[in-house]
Amino acid sequence: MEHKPKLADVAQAAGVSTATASQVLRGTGRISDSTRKNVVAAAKRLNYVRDSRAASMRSGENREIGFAVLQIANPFNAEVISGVSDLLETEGYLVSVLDSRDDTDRQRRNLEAFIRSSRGGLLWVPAENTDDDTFELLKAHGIPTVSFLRRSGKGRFDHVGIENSAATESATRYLAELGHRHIAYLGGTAEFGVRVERIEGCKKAIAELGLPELVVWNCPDEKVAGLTEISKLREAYPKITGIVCNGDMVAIGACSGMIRMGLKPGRDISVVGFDDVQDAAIATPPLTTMSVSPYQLGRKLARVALDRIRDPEMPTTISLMPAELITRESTGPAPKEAD
Amino acid sequence: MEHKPKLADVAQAAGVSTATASQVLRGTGRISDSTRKNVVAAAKRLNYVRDSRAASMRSGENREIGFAVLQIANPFNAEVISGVSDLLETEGYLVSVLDSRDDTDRQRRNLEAFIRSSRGGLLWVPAENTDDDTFELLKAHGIPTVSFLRRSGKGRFDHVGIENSAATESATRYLAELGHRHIAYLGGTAEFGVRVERIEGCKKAIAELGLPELVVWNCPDEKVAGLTEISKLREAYPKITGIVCNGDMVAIGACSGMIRMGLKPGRDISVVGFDDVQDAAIATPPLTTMSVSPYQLGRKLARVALDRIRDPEMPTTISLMPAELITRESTGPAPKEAD
DNA sequence: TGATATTGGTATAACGTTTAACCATCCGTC
DNA sequence: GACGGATGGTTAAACGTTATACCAATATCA
Repeated sequence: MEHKPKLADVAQAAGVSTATASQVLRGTGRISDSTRKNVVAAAKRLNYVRDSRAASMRSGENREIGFAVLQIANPFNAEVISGVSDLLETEGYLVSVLDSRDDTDRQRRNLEAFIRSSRGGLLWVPAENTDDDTFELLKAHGIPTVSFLRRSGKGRFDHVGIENSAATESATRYLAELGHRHIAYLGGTAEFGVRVERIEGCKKAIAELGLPELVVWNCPDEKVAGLTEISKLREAYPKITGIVCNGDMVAIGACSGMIRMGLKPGRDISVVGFDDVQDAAIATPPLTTMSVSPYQLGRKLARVALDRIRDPEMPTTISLMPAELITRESTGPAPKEAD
Repeated sequence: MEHKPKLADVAQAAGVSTATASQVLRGTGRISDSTRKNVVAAAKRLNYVRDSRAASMRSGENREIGFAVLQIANPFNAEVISGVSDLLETEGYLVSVLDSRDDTDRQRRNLEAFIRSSRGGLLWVPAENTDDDTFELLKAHGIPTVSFLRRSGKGRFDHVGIENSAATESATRYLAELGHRHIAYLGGTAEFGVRVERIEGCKKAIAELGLPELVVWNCPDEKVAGLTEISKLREAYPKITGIVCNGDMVAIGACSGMIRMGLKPGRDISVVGFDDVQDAAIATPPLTTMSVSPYQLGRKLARVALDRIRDPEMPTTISLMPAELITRESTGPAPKEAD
């Protein structure tokens, strides 16, 4: 009770060698039924649990995998995490989440701790401005790694992401069909990764449709920011009637801001979000958004990781999931106004 | 490059024994400056990182600590996590988060994995209906544990929580001062822990003020639930004009629901939330709520854990943080109506 | 000058598993 | 009654660190 029981204690209690005890507990080797039962009983009686550090050191197997995200608070991430752990847990893995807060130092610390403990695998949303060393470090230590959402590292790792460009392109076309001509992209600040791809998609549609140039408005992808920035955007570009947002949070914030300004989302200005988080459906007004099923995205991510772990020699893969337009009430026909 | 470098490789490259290399890298022992530099250089050159499994096995020290929460998506938790990791990271600890989703099986798996890896410590929000065995298991294996928010386990562990009863008592008194006489408690379903304490606080105030009996209305602590349940509550108890909520989420949902019903929060019905999450301030209307500074709560939690790790023999402590009433616009004078 | 610190370092035994290699039995068979 | 093959188990060497104990030098001191 006092002293933490080890395998040797179990073995002794069952009157066998530690090797036998180990084999019983792992279900390997040729052991008679009677001793098998003895050992199991002894283990239970002593409340034995195997020390995974020792086990993984000797066997080279580690069934803990980590998920390094930019911010744990993000509800989108939360749903991805559900998908990831649901799938991995059925395979006997344990998922632990690390929060890098999009800070490279913090991220570096996290990842080094990862390497130190030789975890089984890593799911990773690389922080902004992650330097090449960091990718190299992971690669050199042979940790099975899958990058998520943000693709970088020169194809060193498997990747799971979203078809961002195609998504915003269709969102923009949808706005155009509703008659909107002056369109803005609202939210985010990063000059690489997801956001760039999304902006690209908007620009592509706009170019092909011959609409006026896309207005890009930077701000954090949060409700508060959306709330305050929408009025500034309105002031600077009064002609804008259609907005594609970098995420649902900023979109919801923008809608709230418009209401405070006496405008009606979906009538005066149409807003399209991105992610389809749970709040999107119950926001006022319910948000039109690009849905990517974060839960399914998480499952896919987990599956790719498992494949990589099982066959480390396999060439790296890229999996992009499509996003689907969900129309709700934050979009509507463009107001008839002198253009 | 190919083979993962170990301490022995570093030692060989520097022309010293592994013992010396270890001492240099850990900054212990008496080593001359020249060899010290050699070893450090060799380590850097080989891209060496220590295997923490081996290290922690031998030394008995493990600077990874885990935080097991009920749901990672909860924004309240996210802020707590920030506080926890900010403090622990300065002490060289790594924080990883486990999501039990309030499911005892999942929780059990998580905790067993914890024991297996002999982590440095555990911060733990026990899932509903956690059985005594689980507490005993942790205790028996001597993992430094601090329970958070939900106090249970017969005082086996240190605890950090909120002065729930005092908080809801003052919220109730505040409503009473505004003239509300028929008061309800909305949200949550658990029959133990936090919620029970909060309900107790309301009842205490009501008893002392001689108001009509508290109406307790169960539902999940989520926006959607608040949105739908508020109309049912209104129908069942039309006299209710003051509501104390189990959390901000259900409170915000309830406000949205009222607006949809054509009622005005703060005029027709007053709503008090709990937690003061970031959304509370920017909700429509901005939410009156009990604020507990989740970030500071997280720091406190971390500090208690550190104390416990440093002195395992210390008697267990209980730390309760006060909650402060933040008045915004979801509360107001009771409507003048025939009672 | 001999006794005694001090400095700088090494050899080796842990930590708790897993696993490859080995060794007794016993059983049937020719 | 020697031989091959199951059957059921054990021995001992890893895995990569750290800590204890020890050992050579060299420096210090009375």
